[in-house]
Amino acid sequence: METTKTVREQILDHAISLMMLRGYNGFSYRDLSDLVGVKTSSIHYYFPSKDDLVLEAVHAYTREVQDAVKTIDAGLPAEGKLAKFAKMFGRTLGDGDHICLCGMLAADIETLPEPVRLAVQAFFKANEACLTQIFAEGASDGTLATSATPEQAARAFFAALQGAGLASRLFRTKSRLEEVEASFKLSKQK
Amino acid sequence: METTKTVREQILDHAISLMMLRGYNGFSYRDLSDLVGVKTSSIHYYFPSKDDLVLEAVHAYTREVQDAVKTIDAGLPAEGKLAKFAKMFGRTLGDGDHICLCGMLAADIETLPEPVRLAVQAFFKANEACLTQIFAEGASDGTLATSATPEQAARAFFAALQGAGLASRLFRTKSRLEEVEASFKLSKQK
DNA sequence: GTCTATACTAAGATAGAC
DNA sequence: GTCTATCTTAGTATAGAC
Repeated sequence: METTKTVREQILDHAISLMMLRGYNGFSYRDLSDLVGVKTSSIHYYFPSKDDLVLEAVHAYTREVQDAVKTIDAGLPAEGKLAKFAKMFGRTLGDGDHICLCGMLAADIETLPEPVRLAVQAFFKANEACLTQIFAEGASDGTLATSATPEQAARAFFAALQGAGLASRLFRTKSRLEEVEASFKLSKQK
Repeated sequence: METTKTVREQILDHAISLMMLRGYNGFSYRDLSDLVGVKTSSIHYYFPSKDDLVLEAVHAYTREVQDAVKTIDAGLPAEGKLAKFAKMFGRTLGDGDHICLCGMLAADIETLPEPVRLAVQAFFKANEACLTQIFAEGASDGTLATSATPEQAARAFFAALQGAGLASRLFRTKSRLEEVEASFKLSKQK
Protein backbone atom coordinates (compact mmCIF):
# COMPACT_ATOMS: atom_id res chain seq x y z
CA MET A 1 0.00 0.00 0.00
CA GLU A 2 2.62 2.46 -0.93
CA THR A 3 1.45 5.89 -1.98
CA THR A 4 4.03 6.84 -4.58
CA LYS A 5 4.94 10.49 -4.37
CA THR A 6 4.71 12.70 -7.39
CA VAL A 7 7.88 14.32 -8.68
CA ARG A 8 6.57 17.64 -7.45
CA GLU A 9 6.17 16.30 -3.93
CA GLN A 10 9.62 14.74 -4.00
CA ILE A 11 11.15 18.04 -5.06
CA LEU A 12 9.37 19.88 -2.27
CA ASP A 13 10.33 17.29 0.36
CA HIS A 14 13.98 17.35 -0.61
CA ALA A 15 14.01 21.13 -0.83
CA ILE A 16 12.66 21.37 2.72
CA SER A 17 15.19 18.86 4.00
CA LEU A 18 18.10 20.56 2.22
CA MET A 19 17.15 23.99 3.54
CA MET A 20 16.83 22.62 7.07
CA LEU A 21 20.38 21.39 6.64
CA ARG A 22 22.20 24.11 4.70
CA GLY A 23 19.87 27.08 4.44
CA TYR A 24 18.39 28.86 1.44
CA ASN A 25 21.72 30.01 0.02
CA GLY A 26 23.39 26.68 0.67
CA PHE A 27 21.53 24.47 -1.77
CA SER A 28 20.85 24.56 -5.49
CA TYR A 29 18.56 23.19 -8.17
CA ARG A 30 21.44 20.92 -9.06
CA ASP A 31 21.33 19.34 -5.60
CA LEU A 32 17.64 18.70 -6.06
CA SER A 33 18.27 17.35 -9.53
CA ASP A 34 20.71 14.79 -8.14
CA LEU A 35 18.37 13.75 -5.33
CA VAL A 36 15.15 13.49 -7.31
CA GLY A 37 16.63 12.26 -10.56
CA VAL A 38 15.23 14.83 -12.95
CA LYS A 39 17.05 17.65 -14.72
CA THR A 40 17.11 21.13 -13.26
CA SER A 41 15.00 22.40 -16.14
CA SER A 42 12.25 20.02 -15.03
CA ILE A 43 12.36 21.49 -11.56
CA HIS A 44 11.86 24.93 -13.09
CA TYR A 45 8.75 23.53 -14.70
CA TYR A 46 7.19 22.97 -11.26
CA PHE A 47 8.82 25.89 -9.48
CA PRO A 48 9.73 28.64 -11.96
CA SER A 49 12.02 30.40 -9.51
CA LYS A 50 13.76 29.50 -6.29
CA ASP A 51 11.58 32.05 -4.52
CA ASP A 52 8.48 30.15 -5.60
CA LEU A 53 10.01 26.98 -4.23
CA VAL A 54 10.84 28.41 -0.79
CA LEU A 55 7.43 29.95 -0.41
CA GLU A 56 5.68 26.68 -1.08
CA ALA A 57 8.12 24.89 1.17
CA VAL A 58 7.25 27.18 4.06
CA HIS A 59 3.53 26.68 3.49
CA ALA A 60 3.87 22.89 3.37
CA TYR A 61 6.13 22.83 6.43
CA THR A 62 3.79 25.06 8.41
CA ARG A 63 0.83 22.83 7.62
CA GLU A 64 2.79 19.75 8.65
CA VAL A 65 3.94 21.19 11.98
CA GLN A 66 0.55 22.65 12.84
CA ASP A 67 -1.12 19.31 12.17
CA ALA A 68 1.27 17.70 14.63
CA VAL A 69 0.70 20.39 17.24
CA LYS A 70 -3.03 19.86 17.04
CA THR A 71 -2.63 16.27 18.25
CA ILE A 72 -1.54 17.44 21.72
CA ASP A 73 -4.04 16.02 24.17
CA ALA A 74 -6.26 18.81 25.52
CA GLY A 75 -6.69 16.90 28.78
CA LEU A 76 -3.03 17.13 29.72
CA PRO A 77 -1.84 19.58 32.41
CA ALA A 78 -0.01 22.63 31.06
CA GLU A 79 3.35 21.21 32.04
CA GLY A 80 2.64 18.07 30.08
CA LYS A 81 1.52 20.02 27.01
CA LEU A 82 4.70 22.03 27.07
CA ALA A 83 6.77 18.85 27.27
CA LYS A 84 4.85 17.41 24.35
CA PHE A 85 5.37 20.55 22.31
CA ALA A 86 9.10 20.53 22.97
CA LYS A 87 9.38 16.86 22.11
CA MET A 88 7.50 17.32 18.85
CA PHE A 89 9.64 20.27 17.93
CA GLY A 90 12.67 18.05 18.39
CA ARG A 91 11.24 15.20 16.38
CA THR A 92 10.62 17.27 13.24
CA LEU A 93 14.35 17.94 13.14
CA GLY A 94 15.29 14.37 12.26
CA ASP A 95 18.75 12.90 12.85
CA GLY A 96 20.18 15.95 14.54
CA ASP A 97 21.77 17.79 11.65
CA HIS A 98 18.59 19.57 10.65
CA ILE A 99 17.06 22.62 12.29
CA CYS A 100 13.57 24.05 12.02
CA LEU A 101 12.97 25.27 8.46
CA CYS A 102 11.55 28.56 9.64
CA GLY A 103 14.32 29.11 12.16
CA MET A 104 16.78 28.63 9.33
CA LEU A 105 14.89 30.95 7.01
CA ALA A 106 14.70 33.53 9.79
CA ALA A 107 18.50 33.53 9.66
CA ASP A 108 18.44 33.91 5.85
CA ILE A 109 15.57 36.40 5.88
CA GLU A 110 17.53 39.40 4.62
CA THR A 111 18.21 37.56 1.36
CA LEU A 112 14.58 36.57 0.83
CA PRO A 113 11.61 38.40 -0.70
CA GLU A 114 8.83 39.87 1.42
CA PRO A 115 6.24 37.10 0.82
CA VAL A 116 8.61 34.60 2.40
CA ARG A 117 9.13 36.84 5.40
CA LEU A 118 5.37 37.03 5.89
CA ALA A 119 5.03 33.27 5.63
CA VAL A 120 7.81 32.68 8.16
CA GLN A 121 6.23 35.25 10.46
CA ALA A 122 2.96 33.36 10.19
CA PHE A 123 4.72 30.15 11.27
CA PHE A 124 6.14 31.87 14.34
CA LYS A 125 2.81 33.46 15.21
CA ALA A 126 0.91 30.19 14.97
CA ASN A 127 3.31 28.39 17.29
CA GLU A 128 3.49 31.27 19.71
CA ALA A 129 -0.29 31.47 19.85
CA CYS A 130 -0.47 27.81 20.77
CA LEU A 131 2.19 28.26 23.44
CA THR A 132 0.50 31.36 24.84
CA GLN A 133 -2.51 29.26 25.69
CA ILE A 134 -0.36 26.64 27.35
CA PHE A 135 1.41 29.25 29.48
CA ALA A 136 -1.91 30.83 30.43
CA GLU A 137 -3.09 27.46 31.66
CA GLY A 138 0.21 26.93 33.42
CA ALA A 139 -0.24 30.16 35.31
CA SER A 140 -3.65 28.99 36.50
CA ASP A 141 -2.67 25.49 37.56
CA GLY A 142 0.63 26.71 38.99
CA THR A 143 2.97 24.45 37.03
CA LEU A 144 4.63 27.10 34.86
CA ALA A 145 6.50 30.30 35.70
CA THR A 146 4.53 33.53 35.93
CA SER A 147 7.23 36.19 36.04
CA ALA A 148 6.25 37.26 32.53
CA THR A 149 2.87 37.42 30.78
CA PRO A 150 1.75 34.26 28.95
CA GLU A 151 2.47 35.99 25.64
CA GLN A 152 5.97 36.97 26.68
CA ALA A 153 6.70 33.55 28.11
CA ALA A 154 5.43 31.87 24.95
CA ARG A 155 7.64 33.96 22.69
CA ALA A 156 10.65 33.49 24.97
CA PHE A 157 10.07 29.75 25.10
CA PHE A 158 9.75 29.42 21.34
CA ALA A 159 12.87 31.53 20.85
CA ALA A 160 14.66 29.26 23.30
CA LEU A 161 13.60 26.19 21.32
CA GLN A 162 14.92 27.74 18.10
CA GLY A 163 18.18 28.67 19.78
CA ALA A 164 18.48 25.27 21.39
CA GLY A 165 18.04 23.66 17.97
CA LEU A 166 20.98 25.67 16.69
CA ALA A 167 23.14 24.81 19.70
CA SER A 168 22.21 21.12 19.68
CA ARG A 169 23.42 20.75 16.15
CA LEU A 170 26.46 22.92 16.70
CA PHE A 171 27.61 20.66 19.56
CA ARG A 172 26.21 17.48 18.01
CA THR A 173 24.19 16.71 21.11
CA LYS A 174 20.49 16.23 21.72
CA SER A 175 20.10 17.36 25.29
CA ARG A 176 19.62 21.08 24.78
CA LEU A 177 15.93 21.00 24.06
CA GLU A 178 15.20 19.34 27.38
CA GLU A 179 17.16 21.97 29.26
CA VAL A 180 14.89 24.62 27.80
CA GLU A 181 11.85 22.78 29.00
CA ALA A 182 13.27 22.40 32.52
CA SER A 183 14.06 26.12 32.68
CA PHE A 184 10.46 27.11 32.07
CA LYS A 185 8.93 24.89 34.69
CA LEU A 186 8.43 25.94 38.26
CA SER A 187 9.24 22.72 40.06
CA LYS A 188 12.68 21.19 40.07
CA GLN A 189 13.16 18.22 37.74
CA LYS A 190 14.07 14.90 39.34
CA MET B 1 42.97 61.69 16.54
CA GLU B 2 41.50 59.22 14.16
CA THR B 3 43.13 55.86 14.01
CA THR B 4 42.82 54.97 10.34
CA LYS B 5 42.01 51.34 9.84
CA THR B 6 44.17 49.16 7.69
CA VAL B 7 42.64 47.58 4.62
CA ARG B 8 42.85 44.24 6.36
CA GLU B 9 40.83 45.53 9.29
CA GLN B 10 38.26 47.09 7.01
CA ILE B 11 37.81 43.83 5.16
CA LEU B 12 37.35 41.93 8.40
CA ASP B 13 34.87 44.48 9.78
CA HIS B 14 32.75 44.47 6.66
CA ALA B 15 32.91 40.69 6.43
CA ILE B 16 31.60 40.38 9.98
CA SER B 17 28.84 42.87 9.31
CA LEU B 18 27.82 41.23 6.05
CA MET B 19 27.70 37.79 7.61
CA MET B 20 25.59 39.08 10.50
CA LEU B 21 23.19 40.34 7.86
CA ARG B 22 23.10 37.67 5.16
CA GLY B 23 25.07 34.69 6.45
CA TYR B 24 28.14 32.93 5.15
CA ASN B 25 26.57 31.83 1.87
CA GLY B 26 24.88 35.18 1.31
CA PHE B 27 27.88 37.42 0.72
CA SER B 28 30.83 37.35 -1.67
CA TYR B 29 34.30 38.74 -2.15
CA ARG B 30 32.71 41.06 -4.68
CA ASP B 31 30.50 42.58 -1.97
CA LEU B 32 33.59 43.22 0.13
CA SER B 33 35.37 44.63 -2.90
CA ASP B 34 32.62 47.18 -3.41
CA LEU B 35 32.54 48.17 0.26
CA VAL B 36 36.27 48.44 0.88
CA GLY B 37 37.27 49.73 -2.52
CA VAL B 38 39.90 47.15 -3.44
CA LYS B 39 39.70 44.38 -6.00
CA THR B 40 38.72 40.86 -4.99
CA SER B 41 42.22 39.63 -5.79
CA SER B 42 43.55 41.98 -3.11
CA ILE B 43 41.18 40.46 -0.59
CA HIS B 44 42.57 37.05 -1.47
CA TYR B 45 45.99 38.45 -0.61
CA TYR B 46 44.89 38.95 3.01
CA PHE B 47 42.50 36.01 3.24
CA PRO B 48 43.46 33.30 0.74
CA SER B 49 40.15 31.52 1.05
CA LYS B 50 36.72 32.39 2.35
CA ASP B 51 37.21 29.80 5.08
CA ASP B 52 40.25 31.70 6.34
CA LEU B 53 38.18 34.85 6.40
CA VAL B 54 35.32 33.38 8.43
CA LEU B 55 37.63 31.80 10.92
CA GLU B 56 39.39 35.09 11.61
CA ALA B 57 36.05 36.86 11.75
CA VAL B 58 34.82 34.51 14.46
CA HIS B 59 38.00 35.01 16.47
CA ALA B 60 37.80 38.80 16.23
CA TYR B 61 34.10 38.82 17.04
CA THR B 62 34.56 36.53 20.04
CA ARG B 63 37.32 38.76 21.44
CA GLU B 64 35.13 41.84 20.97
CA VAL B 65 32.09 40.34 22.69
CA GLN B 66 34.11 38.85 25.54
CA ASP B 67 35.78 42.20 26.19
CA ALA B 68 32.36 43.79 26.49
CA VAL B 69 31.08 41.05 28.79
CA LYS B 70 34.04 41.56 31.11
CA THR B 71 32.91 45.13 31.80
CA ILE B 72 29.82 43.91 33.68
CA ASP B 73 30.10 45.27 37.21
CA ALA B 74 30.92 42.45 39.65
CA GLY B 75 29.08 44.30 42.44
CA LEU B 76 25.71 44.08 40.71
CA PRO B 77 23.07 41.60 41.92
CA ALA B 78 22.61 38.58 39.65
CA GLU B 79 19.40 40.00 38.24
CA GLY B 80 21.24 43.17 37.26
CA LYS B 81 24.08 41.26 35.62
CA LEU B 82 21.63 39.25 33.58
CA ALA B 83 19.93 42.45 32.42
CA LYS B 84 23.29 43.95 31.48
CA PHE B 85 24.26 40.83 29.56
CA ALA B 86 21.00 40.85 27.61
CA LYS B 87 21.34 44.54 26.85
CA MET B 88 24.88 44.13 25.58
CA PHE B 89 23.89 41.20 23.47
CA GLY B 90 21.28 43.43 21.86
CA ARG B 91 23.66 46.29 21.32
CA THR B 92 26.20 44.28 19.32
CA LEU B 93 23.45 43.63 16.80
CA GLY B 94 23.28 47.22 15.56
CA ASP B 95 20.28 48.70 13.77
CA GLY B 96 18.12 45.64 14.06
CA ASP B 97 18.83 43.86 10.79
CA HIS B 98 21.90 42.08 12.09
CA ILE B 99 21.99 39.00 14.29
CA CYS B 100 24.83 37.54 16.35
CA LEU B 101 27.62 36.38 14.03
CA CYS B 102 27.93 33.06 15.83
CA GLY B 103 24.20 32.51 15.89
CA MET B 104 24.20 33.03 12.14
CA LEU B 105 27.16 30.73 11.60
CA ALA B 106 25.49 28.11 13.78
CA ALA B 107 22.71 28.14 11.19
CA ASP B 108 25.25 27.82 8.35
CA ILE B 109 27.40 25.31 10.22
CA GLU B 110 26.77 22.34 7.92
CA THR B 111 28.38 24.23 5.05
CA LEU B 112 31.47 25.23 7.05
CA PRO B 113 34.72 23.38 7.83
CA GLU B 114 35.45 21.86 11.22
CA PRO B 115 37.77 24.63 12.51
CA VAL B 116 34.93 27.12 12.19
CA ARG B 117 32.59 24.83 14.08
CA LEU B 118 35.10 24.61 16.90
CA ALA B 119 35.50 28.38 17.00
CA VAL B 120 31.75 28.94 17.09
CA GLN B 121 31.44 26.31 19.82
CA ALA B 122 34.09 28.21 21.80
CA PHE B 123 32.03 31.39 21.50
CA PHE B 124 28.96 29.64 22.84
CA LYS B 125 30.91 28.00 25.67
CA ALA B 126 32.49 31.27 26.79
CA ASN B 127 29.15 33.05 26.98
CA GLU B 128 27.44 30.13 28.65
CA ALA B 129 30.21 29.91 31.24
CA CYS B 130 29.71 33.56 32.10
CA LEU B 131 25.96 33.08 32.37
CA THR B 132 26.34 29.95 34.49
CA GLN B 133 28.05 32.00 37.15
CA ILE B 134 25.31 34.61 37.02
CA PHE B 135 22.60 31.98 37.43
CA ALA B 136 24.50 30.36 40.29
CA GLU B 137 24.57 33.72 42.05
CA GLY B 138 20.92 34.24 41.23
CA ALA B 139 20.04 30.96 42.89
CA SER B 140 21.83 32.11 46.06
CA ASP B 141 20.36 35.60 46.26
CA GLY B 142 16.94 34.37 45.19
CA THR B 143 16.46 36.68 42.19
CA LEU B 144 16.65 34.07 39.43
CA ALA B 145 14.72 30.88 38.81
CA THR B 146 16.07 27.62 40.19
CA SER B 147 13.94 25.01 38.46
CA ALA B 148 16.99 23.96 36.43
CA THR B 149 20.69 23.80 37.33
CA PRO B 150 22.72 26.98 36.72
CA GLU B 151 24.37 25.33 33.71
CA GLN B 152 21.04 24.34 32.21
CA ALA B 153 19.53 27.74 32.86
CA ALA B 154 22.56 29.46 31.33
CA ARG B 155 22.37 27.42 28.15
CA ALA B 156 18.61 27.86 27.90
CA PHE B 157 18.92 31.60 28.43
CA PHE B 158 21.64 31.99 25.81
CA ALA B 159 19.62 29.90 23.37
CA ALA B 160 16.64 32.15 24.07
CA LEU B 161 18.70 35.24 23.30
CA GLN B 162 19.84 33.76 20.00
CA GLY B 163 16.28 32.81 19.11
CA ALA B 164 14.98 36.20 20.18
CA GLY B 165 17.54 37.87 17.92
CA LEU B 166 16.17 35.88 15.00
CA ALA B 167 12.57 36.72 15.86
CA SER B 168 13.27 40.41 16.49
CA ARG B 169 14.67 40.83 13.04
CA LEU B 170 12.01 38.66 11.44
CA PHE B 171 9.26 40.88 12.88
CA ARG B 172 11.29 44.09 12.68
CA THR B 173 10.77 44.78 16.37
CA LYS B 174 13.18 45.23 19.25
CA SER B 175 11.16 44.03 22.20
CA ARG B 176 11.86 40.34 22.05
CA LEU B 177 15.13 40.40 23.94
CA GLU B 178 13.49 42.00 26.96
CA GLU B 179 10.81 39.35 27.03
CA VAL B 180 13.48 36.72 27.38
CA GLU B 181 14.99 38.53 30.33
CA ALA B 182 11.61 38.85 32.03
CA SER B 183 10.92 35.15 31.59
CA PHE B 184 14.04 34.12 33.47
CA LYS B 185 13.48 36.30 36.50
CA LEU B 186 11.53 35.18 39.53
CA SER B 187 9.73 38.38 40.38
CA LYS B 188 7.09 39.93 38.17
CA GLN B 189 8.20 42.92 36.11
CA LYS B 190 6.45 46.22 36.74
C1' DG C 1 6.32 16.50 -18.22
C1' DT C 2 11.00 15.75 -19.27
C1' DC C 3 14.77 16.37 -21.96
C1' DT C 4 19.04 18.84 -24.49
C1' DA C 5 21.13 22.86 -25.22
C1' DT C 6 22.32 27.20 -24.07
C1' DA C 7 22.40 31.82 -22.05
C1' DC C 8 24.06 34.67 -18.62
C1' DT C 9 25.83 35.90 -14.37
C1' DA C 10 28.33 35.18 -10.39
C1' DA C 11 31.48 32.81 -7.54
C1' DG C 12 36.09 31.50 -5.52
C1' DA C 13 40.61 31.46 -6.72
C1' DT C 14 45.38 32.06 -9.10
C1' DA C 15 49.26 34.10 -12.11
C1' DG C 16 51.94 37.57 -13.01
C1' DA C 17 52.72 42.68 -14.07
C1' DC C 18 53.52 46.97 -11.62
C1' DG D 1 50.10 45.49 -1.62
C1' DT D 2 47.25 46.23 -5.48
C1' DC D 3 46.12 45.65 -9.99
C1' DT D 4 44.58 43.24 -14.70
C1' DA D 5 43.58 39.20 -16.66
C1' DT D 6 42.07 34.76 -16.65
C1' DC D 7 40.45 30.14 -15.17
C1' DT D 8 37.04 27.07 -13.63
C1' DT D 9 33.01 25.85 -11.77
C1' DA D 10 28.49 26.63 -10.30
C1' DG D 11 24.21 29.04 -10.20
C1' DT D 12 19.47 30.48 -11.92
C1' DA D 13 16.91 30.54 -15.75
C1' DT D 14 14.88 30.01 -20.66
C1' DA D 15 13.90 28.04 -25.45
C1' DG D 16 12.50 24.53 -27.91
C1' DA D 17 12.56 19.43 -29.27
C1' DC D 18 10.40 15.12 -27.97
